[in-house]
Amino acid sequence: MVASRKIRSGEHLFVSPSGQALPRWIEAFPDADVIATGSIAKRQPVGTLIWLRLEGELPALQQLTALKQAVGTARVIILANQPDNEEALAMFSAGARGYCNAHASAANLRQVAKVVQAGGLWIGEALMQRLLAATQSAMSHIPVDALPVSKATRAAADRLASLTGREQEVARTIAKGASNKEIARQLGITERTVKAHVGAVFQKLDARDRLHLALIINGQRPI
Amino acid sequence: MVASRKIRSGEHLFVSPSGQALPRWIEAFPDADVIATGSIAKRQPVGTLIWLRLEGELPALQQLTALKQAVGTARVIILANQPDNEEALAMFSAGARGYCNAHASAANLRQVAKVVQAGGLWIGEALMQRLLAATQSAMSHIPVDALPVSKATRAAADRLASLTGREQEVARTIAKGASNKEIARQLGITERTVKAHVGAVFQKLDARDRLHLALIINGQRPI
DNA sequence: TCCGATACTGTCCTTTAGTCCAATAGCGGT
DNA sequence: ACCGCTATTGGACTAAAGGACAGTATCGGA
Repeated sequence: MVASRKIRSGEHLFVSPSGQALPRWIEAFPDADVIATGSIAKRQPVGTLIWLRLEGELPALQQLTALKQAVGTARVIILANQPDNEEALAMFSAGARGYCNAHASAANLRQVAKVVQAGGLWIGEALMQRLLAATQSAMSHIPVDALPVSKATRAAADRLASLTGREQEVARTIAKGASNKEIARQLGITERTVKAHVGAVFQKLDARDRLHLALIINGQRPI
Repeated sequence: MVASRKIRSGEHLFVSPSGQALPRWIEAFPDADVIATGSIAKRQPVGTLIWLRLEGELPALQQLTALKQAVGTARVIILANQPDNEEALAMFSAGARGYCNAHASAANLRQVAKVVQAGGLWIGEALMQRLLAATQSAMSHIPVDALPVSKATRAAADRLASLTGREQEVARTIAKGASNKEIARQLGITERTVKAHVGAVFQKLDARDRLHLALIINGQRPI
């Protein structure tokens, strides 16, 4: 059916802070579009590959989540100036489908595109080495968190599990932006009781205030 | 029909405990070889894809490590009877390049082969869902109303642009969880001035408090 | 039955946050 | 010089948040 000839005009969208593309990007995909990071207006055609260059002051995670929020389900590949394993893991946890060097060759970029378009994950050279290295060393006990599920996410999930049912309700509601009074009304309890739950949540999740809590719950802050 | 003609004879080797292949494996790769788990010849052509079916009493990890020791650097794809996320993670830690259902369709198998042969990682449906689910829940606790969200995010981006330089600084710092006092110290200004900026930001972005502002900046909240 | 975990509520109290009322000063454009 | 925008700060005030005590009630297990 539609197996070959996947790479057509308009299927690649490069997103960089400056709105400019590296020459090799264009060399790899001459018909690709290039826009600035902030200016993604509409949903992209189904099947579009979005290449996000990480640069500037904004945290990588924030750039990716903002992008994904804007483009929905489109597959995103991260172009990193200085590839970093930890960052790569975080990106995959945040839904990236690929992670590679921003200065990779055109051939390399096409290879990455091929993999991701076929539904695969491109984890980059360094991370792959790390995976393979794990084979050599510890065969007996394999640390599962050395993988595309970030430690931060795992830790957050663990701590969330340590909350009681009511505490989780309160925590999630706070993460949506609700005030104590609103929570009290929603749950049909006193504001005082809400405060009690909130205090317990702060202690358990090591958050100093509701804003930090929201960042933790929403995956913005590794605990 | 036009699927992939690049897959040639001798490039696929199925390894199963019984030495037998499922019909769909052969349907996917008619010229593939099939052998029993114990009897692997060390010399496999470069580029050979090895499909290892997990079955029997032996621990999955043990089967894979034994196989990898025998065949060296060949890429291994795991065929699991009942795909399990934890097991998948362990397999990748042990150097597997793919993990999918043993009863996947022929088309699916070819897709997996394509990805892995191109140097990618195939992490399977369930694991991919888990990754994406983590993303979704992190970005928004609201069901996937992708369309209105992206539109609203666009509006928020516009409003962000309406902030002055100092206001943007303050807004971004708040979005990271900083208190007014901390912002004042960071920017070398008075807490009173911070409050002034914060107030302006609230008005321009239509946020009622700093938590809502953080949700907006971090792309968690439409307006 | 006692105990621990959970849920709920109370009163004080301190600290932050947020919003009014202002004012001063620099900077660029007309 | 005048005007508009930006950045800065002050004082005073209300509301909310968060902590420090303390107390009651339920429910499931050891």
